[in-house]
Amino acid sequence: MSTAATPKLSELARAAPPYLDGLNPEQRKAVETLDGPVLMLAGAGTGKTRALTTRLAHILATQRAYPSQILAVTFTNKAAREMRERVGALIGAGVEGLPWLGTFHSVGAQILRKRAELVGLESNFTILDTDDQLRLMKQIVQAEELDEKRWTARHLASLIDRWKNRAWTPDDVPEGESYAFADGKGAHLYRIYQQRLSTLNCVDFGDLLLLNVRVLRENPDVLDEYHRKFRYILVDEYQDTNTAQYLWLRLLAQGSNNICVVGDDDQSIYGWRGAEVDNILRFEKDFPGATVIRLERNYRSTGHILGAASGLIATNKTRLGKTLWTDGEEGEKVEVRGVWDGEEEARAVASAIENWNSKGRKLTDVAVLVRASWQMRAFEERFLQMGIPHKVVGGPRFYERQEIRDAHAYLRLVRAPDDDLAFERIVNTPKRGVGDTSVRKIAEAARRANMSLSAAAGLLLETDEIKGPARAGLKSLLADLENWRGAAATMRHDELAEKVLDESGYSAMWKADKSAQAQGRLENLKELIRAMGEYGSLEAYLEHVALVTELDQVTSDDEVWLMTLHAAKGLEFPLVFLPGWEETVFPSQRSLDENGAAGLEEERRLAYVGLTRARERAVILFAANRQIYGRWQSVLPSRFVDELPSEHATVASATGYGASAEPTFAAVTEAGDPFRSTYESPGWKRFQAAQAKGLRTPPVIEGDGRVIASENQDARVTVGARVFHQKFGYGQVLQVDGAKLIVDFEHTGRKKVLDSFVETH
DNA sequence: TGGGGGCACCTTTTT
DNA sequence: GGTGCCCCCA
Repeated sequence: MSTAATPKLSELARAAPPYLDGLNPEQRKAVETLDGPVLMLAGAGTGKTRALTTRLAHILATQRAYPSQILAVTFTNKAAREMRERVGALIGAGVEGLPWLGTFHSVGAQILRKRAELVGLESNFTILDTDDQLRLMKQIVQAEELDEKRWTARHLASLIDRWKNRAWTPDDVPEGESYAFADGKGAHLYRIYQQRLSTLNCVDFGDLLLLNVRVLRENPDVLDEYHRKFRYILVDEYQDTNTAQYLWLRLLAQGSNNICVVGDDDQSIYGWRGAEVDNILRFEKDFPGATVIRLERNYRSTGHILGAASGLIATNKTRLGKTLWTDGEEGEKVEVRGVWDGEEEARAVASAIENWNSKGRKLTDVAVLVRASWQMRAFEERFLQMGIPHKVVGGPRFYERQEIRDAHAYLRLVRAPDDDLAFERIVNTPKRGVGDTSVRKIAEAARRANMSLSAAAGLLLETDEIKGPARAGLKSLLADLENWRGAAATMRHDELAEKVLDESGYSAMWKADKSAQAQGRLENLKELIRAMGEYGSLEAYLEHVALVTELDQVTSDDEVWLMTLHAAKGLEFPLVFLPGWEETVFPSQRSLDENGAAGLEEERRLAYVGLTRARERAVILFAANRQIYGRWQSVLPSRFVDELPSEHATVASATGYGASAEPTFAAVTEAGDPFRSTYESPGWKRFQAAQAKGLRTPPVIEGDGRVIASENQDARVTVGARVFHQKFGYGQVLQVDGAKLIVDFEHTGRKKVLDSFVETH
């Protein structure tokens, strides 16, 4: 948070208030209803951010509160930043001094650092990233001697996360829930985990809120202080709050009873991480006398896009229901396009983008929104091939990359010698001969003497328990650390980082690596040092990276946006592509499996969010075949395609699937009738079932004067057919056994059992 | 101790 | 297709 001086109210008052101009009556009401709780139900594209930021500006401009008396929380750093900028633009300078505008987690961390002692922490506690969390859990699972395969650390982590989202401490976990892990040991492991965190002076993400709630509940004087402090509370994306966030807000809002929340139940897409749509549905009960304001006038999309989106979301049963309207143009109908496979999908999108671009429209007006990040790769490859500039938003996270985490671990260890997680991470990276056996010895010694790993390592070196290369490696590491700690006192932290990476041999390790990624990793390390320079101290930098997942990249370049649907929330684009609308992909099979009807509704909201990002034009695509985990599968169009009202959506490619002439994957039968085969793959069965139901299906492709049964692995092949496999080359089918093929490969001279195969050129 | 080969499992979305 | 894990050998 900024430390800039708080502006004088008189300065703010002088700012002219033309900011109210151009607001519609509902928005204006949302800005000017300042005497009690307000619930703003704001549909997509109805100007809710504008209403919210204007409200904040209005409070300041009318001198109702000092900037430091306003608590404004968002979910993402991006949203917080945007709010700050927009308030600044509305009323001029002074917003730097909004110290309590931030994400739930950053504000939570801010409060917790001040009150850490109340929950048994020191104020310089470390915020763990998910990687550290998993290591810790793994250790705990191991220590409890559980079957690590059956009860994975990942599983435990997600359970504990869920419990924390619900604001449950280990004592609150109901017995039934506890049985979700290791036959009833769930709560026990949760308790051990919390003890470990506390010993290490660490918190995880969930703690930032959960411990806040504890502080406020258990210390009336502290709560009272914040009651007096926060005269106005503003909350963005209220439909995404989880129970812990809700309790936190409710505690804080008891003081002024002046809380304004904005949200849209139709855009609740974070149920999987604990969001409770109920929070928004219940708001009027929680805050009696609340004013409810509905923003239903959409300023963003054309009539057809809005109509298609509204028609789709109307299928959902659990919703408050809104009627969005626009008096803008009807525009074009939403275009639905069937393609053969993922590659054709990427080709189709790329050429449509070129077409758009050739008409003088900007690339930065175009977004490709996918359900899951693995879908991005096909687009990236195609864009690269065609030279279409693009940016991937929320791709592999900078601060979560291995090399960045390793570098952080070194720095954490320089700063705090007893950071065991950091020690463990880098003790043998780069390799210095300290293997598992040595690490285990150190850990045992540490446990016996109740000290940190690095202290125990120091002690062990005075005995002869560790010998050979391990001894030398450990010795030089400890000496280096001491040396760096000395240097830290006088050096700038970014220079120190460079020194550490150099002298530890870490940079050298990647320089010696000749693989393609190593170069990128070195560049990332350089970028890291550059980024560190932007912060005043190592502490400030580390706090930033713990709470922010992205490196700020302010690219105003003319580039196509490529991102997930989740990442696209809050954004808008003239042209939006929505690929992968196929059953199992979107709606995601996993979501359906895990959450049934509720999961499906959330998927549908995601589709709604996607469509409503578009201003002028939306194109939906679905493929007939898709490669998932490297396996080809026949897939059916998403049910969402059928739910689009036909008066607002149209199937654009008359040929449906297979419009492209480029061959993809195929089983070519050399001789005989391909349909005589007994090979029945799951995909082939789905294909037949779809045909029986009269659904559109992939065509049977003809080529080279012969019938190719189908253009994917789900072709039917006969014994004796010559087939081609991407990895093993050409071979001959020896035997067909249910869904498996036994193939004799020419190059390797080996027989192989396959359940996925074959490709022609 | 470390590296290579074989193998199971897998991936939604994120502060 | 990619990764992480286990086992075996130098």
